[in-house]
Amino acid sequence: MVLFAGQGDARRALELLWRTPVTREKRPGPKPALTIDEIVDAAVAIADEEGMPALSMRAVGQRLGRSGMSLYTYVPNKSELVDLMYDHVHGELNGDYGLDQGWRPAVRAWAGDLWSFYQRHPWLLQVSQVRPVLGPNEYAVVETVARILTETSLPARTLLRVVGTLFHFVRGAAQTVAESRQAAAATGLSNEDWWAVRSAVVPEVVPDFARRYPTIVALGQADTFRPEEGVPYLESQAAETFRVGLATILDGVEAAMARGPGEP
Amino acid sequence: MVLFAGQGDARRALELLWRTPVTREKRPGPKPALTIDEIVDAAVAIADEEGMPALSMRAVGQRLGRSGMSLYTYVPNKSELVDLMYDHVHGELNGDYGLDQGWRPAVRAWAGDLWSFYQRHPWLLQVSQVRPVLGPNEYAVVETVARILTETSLPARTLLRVVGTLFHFVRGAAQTVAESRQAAAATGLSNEDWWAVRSAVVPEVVPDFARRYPTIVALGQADTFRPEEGVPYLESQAAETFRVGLATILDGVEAAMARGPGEP
DNA sequence: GACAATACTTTACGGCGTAAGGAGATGTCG
DNA sequence: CGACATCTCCTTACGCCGTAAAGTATTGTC
Repeated sequence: MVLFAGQGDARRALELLWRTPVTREKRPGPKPALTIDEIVDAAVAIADEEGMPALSMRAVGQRLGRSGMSLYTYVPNKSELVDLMYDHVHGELNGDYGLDQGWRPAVRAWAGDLWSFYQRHPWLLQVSQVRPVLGPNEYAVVETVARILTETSLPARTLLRVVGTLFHFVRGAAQTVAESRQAAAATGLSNEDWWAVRSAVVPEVVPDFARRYPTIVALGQADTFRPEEGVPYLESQAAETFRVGLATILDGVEAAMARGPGEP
Repeated sequence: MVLFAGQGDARRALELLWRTPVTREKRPGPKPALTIDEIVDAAVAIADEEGMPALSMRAVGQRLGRSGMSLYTYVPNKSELVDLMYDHVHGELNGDYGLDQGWRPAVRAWAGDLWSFYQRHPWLLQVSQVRPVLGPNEYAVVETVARILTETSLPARTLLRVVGTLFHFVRGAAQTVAESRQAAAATGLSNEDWWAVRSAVVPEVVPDFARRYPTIVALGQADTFRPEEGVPYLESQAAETFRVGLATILDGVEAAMARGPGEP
């Protein structure tokens, strides 16, 4: 189930995101005991530690010694809390990437930071991207990669598509790692063990496998990939896909530069 | 919330997927009134029409005139039902792509079919890929793209990474379209309207936007993109990202071919 | 001291996956 | 035929979820 950003009142949501100071002078009633930041921090902690399915209003409240319902005085609903979490953690991506060696190493560094960022906060990959949160930190990340790519002199239109492609790719590759860890945690079975069990059964259930899927079998035999020491197979493989795929895309960008501007 | 494949008994799951004939001779008790295929078809219909959140055991049962619990005599749990749905629909991707004009048009055709396939069944993008379902149709899709890419003569290891990259990219790009439709349906607000409201509010909440994000503003002004007639903005843009991104990746593959085999 | 506004609580509703147990159908045996 | 095992399918129940509604306690202004 994908979560969608920005369902509620637009102004209220944006003022929360940009922390527009709320003038709350002499008004009756008890003082708020919590701040938005405390709530967002608690929610992020839960999502980081236990994953998105464990993130419930009741759980966040409990972590703060409050009932789940009490949060509704700070945040209109859960979906907007997720928006706030989303933008908040994007503040971690504030590196500026020097262009002294050109755009390519800078893009690589940016993508690498994004890659490990998603691994630190895998729940981000379950928040839809279509309706952007429009918070300060999300904009800053786009600004950063766009500034780097300006160096390629690609036309704006193509450049924006390259930005999209990079995000799709990094998110997809990061998802493999994130989900492999989630699956292992959720099922109590490591991916290696899972694969060992399955791959032993497949030949029994499908005796003519090699005849039906000759290319898969041939590639499996010819593959020289071996995981790094101490790193689970799937994660090591995903890291290699990230490296190779990113290089492939950047090679493609160079080809587009060499071709010069034209129809995208 | 991402769904994970294959939590249950491996043999039972695989026999269901590959439809290994169950010898159910003279056994007492009433005859089953349903078949697995009927259940899978009903579940796919719900997911296609109303999206993954609407897919509940009770809903599938209701569509078949049965209680939700009755399905548990056919399928061990919901997660395995999703596996069956996943593999079943992949049977639609059975085209074979001629190589007379080389690998590049064939990959483009394959990716294009995958792209529209995901749009026909957007819920597929919410099923995790880490633990593959290992059904006949899923294998067939991998076999197809692998066979095409064999034409590039890339080493097996690199070729497999390219396959991963293509899947990441196509899934990511397709997700944009799928989620944009889901968001519009779920919120009752078109993406255009949503954007109109937000973008009007941002300058009020963030008066110094242009100073803080100069590259974004400059790119927005220089962008020549205009949506196709009658196609929503976001979808048209996503289609262009798909075209441009795929071309970029394939250019990168050609560059890797030109470089010849080496460390991936 | 009266009153209004606010923070926070408890309770409740309709959804979910599925465990448990029971009803009725259908086969094999004596 | 009757007894019994086995099967499909049903109802009920549990503990989760987001959040609506209503109640209580606290704090300010008049």
